[in-house]
Amino acid sequence: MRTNRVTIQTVAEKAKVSIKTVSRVINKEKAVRASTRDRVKAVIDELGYKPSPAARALAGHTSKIIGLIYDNPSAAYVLDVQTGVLKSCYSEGYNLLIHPCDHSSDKLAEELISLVQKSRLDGLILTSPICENEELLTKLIESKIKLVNIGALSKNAAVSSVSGNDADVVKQITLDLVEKGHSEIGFVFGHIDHDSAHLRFSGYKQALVEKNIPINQEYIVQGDFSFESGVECGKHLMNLEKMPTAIFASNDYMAAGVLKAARDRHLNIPTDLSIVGYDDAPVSRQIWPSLTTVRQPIQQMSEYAAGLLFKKIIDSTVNTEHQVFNSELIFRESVKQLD
Amino acid sequence: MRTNRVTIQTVAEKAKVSIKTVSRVINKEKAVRASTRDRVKAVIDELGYKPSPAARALAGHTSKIIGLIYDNPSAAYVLDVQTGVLKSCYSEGYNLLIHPCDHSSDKLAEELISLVQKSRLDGLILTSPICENEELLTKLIESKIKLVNIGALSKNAAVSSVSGNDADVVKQITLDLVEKGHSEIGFVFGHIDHDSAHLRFSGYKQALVEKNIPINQEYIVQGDFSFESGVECGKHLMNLEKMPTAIFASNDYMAAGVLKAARDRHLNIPTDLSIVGYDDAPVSRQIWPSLTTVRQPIQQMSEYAAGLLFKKIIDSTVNTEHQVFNSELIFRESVKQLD
DNA sequence: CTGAAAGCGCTTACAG
DNA sequence: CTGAAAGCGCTTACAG
Repeated sequence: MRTNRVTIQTVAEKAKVSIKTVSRVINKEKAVRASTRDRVKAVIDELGYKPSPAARALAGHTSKIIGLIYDNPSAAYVLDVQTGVLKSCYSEGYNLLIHPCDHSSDKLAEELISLVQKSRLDGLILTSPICENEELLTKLIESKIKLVNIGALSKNAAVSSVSGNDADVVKQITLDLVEKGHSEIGFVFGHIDHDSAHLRFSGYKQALVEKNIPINQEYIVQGDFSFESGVECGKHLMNLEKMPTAIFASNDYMAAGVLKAARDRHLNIPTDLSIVGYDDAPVSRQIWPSLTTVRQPIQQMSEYAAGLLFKKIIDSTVNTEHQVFNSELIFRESVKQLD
Repeated sequence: MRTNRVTIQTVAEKAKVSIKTVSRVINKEKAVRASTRDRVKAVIDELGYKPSPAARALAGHTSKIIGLIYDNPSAAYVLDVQTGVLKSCYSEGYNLLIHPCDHSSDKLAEELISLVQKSRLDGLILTSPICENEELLTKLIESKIKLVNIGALSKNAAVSSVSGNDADVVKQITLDLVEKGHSEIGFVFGHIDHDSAHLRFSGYKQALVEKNIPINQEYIVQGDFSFESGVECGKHLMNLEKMPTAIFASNDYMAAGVLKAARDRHLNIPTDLSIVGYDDAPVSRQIWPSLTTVRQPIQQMSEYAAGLLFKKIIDSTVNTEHQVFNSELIFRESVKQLD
């Protein structure tokens, strides 16, 4: 295997400096004379030198690898998160290890700790509904693992996070329904392990309270973010003596399920029933009528989250930060103004 | 940073052997007495020893990391591929680096070569439509990069692959349409950079030839695998003087688009028009009527592909292999028997 | 079946 | 601003 690999040694010799100086240039350290730096850089380019990650990791006690942990039903969501995180990784010189898992496993803490130790990860990005598990967070923090949450705030002082303004935006969308004449509004609850499910419900409630509309428990149905649960919840709401005139489903899959249930009952959407979803999933545009929904800037959020993690890796005393990203309402065909 | 990390040294001392013997046990080498191996293993467990990947990579000249390269419009597909590949990685002790890219970039070869060199990847898994690019494959192979394709065979003797029986299964599904009384069958072509688009068309043709049905060029429309292209292609076919009675769309997104176009024209599906898709994407179950489609064992294929790559990494003289996986026809509501 | 020595390619900790 | 030495934790190449 003794190909003439170009190492830091080769560069040093050709640039007539010590390997330490080459190391300084690679690591963008300040204390290098500009002319020296330029010379070393030129040699690096000329030789096509790429520092060995293994050697750097071994000597520097940092792998420059982080892990992304997820267990989310939406493929589009997961891919957006990956894309955002990767973007940040590329620009900061980190590599990413993805790790899908079962958020309800009672061995998840051990699984993740073992993952971090085995692959010497510098930190972990946790997504919903994993980052909602405070007990898990505590165990990970006890194991000195650097953490950032995407999608849920933590009470743990060591955990930074990014999240959306779910409550606000659902409040807005509910107010909009009310202003369009709807007062019987069904609510399909998301999977209870997700913070966002509760936040979205709180927005719905806030809007009704503000408009002095009594909250009808019959109109609140428990789903789990799946299409199938949307169908069931939709059926249930349509079987009520007094069916709602509008239904907010806590994500687009469930909204699509409600739409399916409506179709099966030969209801016309939005004439007979208005439907609102959440997430701007591809399906929200691929069904007919297309869904009024909410778009979160998932990629940006994820990119930012990775940045927070890198900061914490470099300086573990950095302040914990909770960044909220605003979502955008997208009005499409599935909502009707009542007369 | 001098925590009392347990290293191979710690294990060796406690087990009263040399570090070389511990190394042998870790690497499952044959030449170790059973009793010695058991003793070392016990110490490893007791101490919770995990070998340093960096040290192994540096000394052993192999990173045990592979890359997964993709540029596919379907999130569900990408995630299935990741899941399958990861499964194999876990069992063989490899780590995975994901790398989304632009398959049409003319700098893709340099980008991938640079990626492999920078992260010292042991090999690459290429998915459609990247692995269709023979020029790219040649460049990668010239750079001594180990390769396996998912989704397309290569003429390059060094590239193993896994793929589906697309032509066969589309032939079957087309024959089924004919047997149900359809002879005017529209065909929505997929993105031409994908081998599968061409294979699916070839299956369609074979079926018509076998049934002595003339191929009507007007019925063949070019899409690009997107929902929007499906809508356009659907409109086009519906505007023909003699509209087809059935349409095969080369994936489910396009089939959903055709369905949307049919809705916009107030056509009833499947009464007025039968529609068939491909991929068993979630949307095929989330629209109404649900789509007759084809399911490929993506996860299994991907897991197998990773296995092929590992074999080639360990022994570069191993034979190139092309493994075909059979797909499954899924009959749902979007197809009608003509009287 | 087992081990001692050298070395993989960097960074750390000093020193100047 | 620059460098010489030691060491990170393994595997390789030998030797026995």
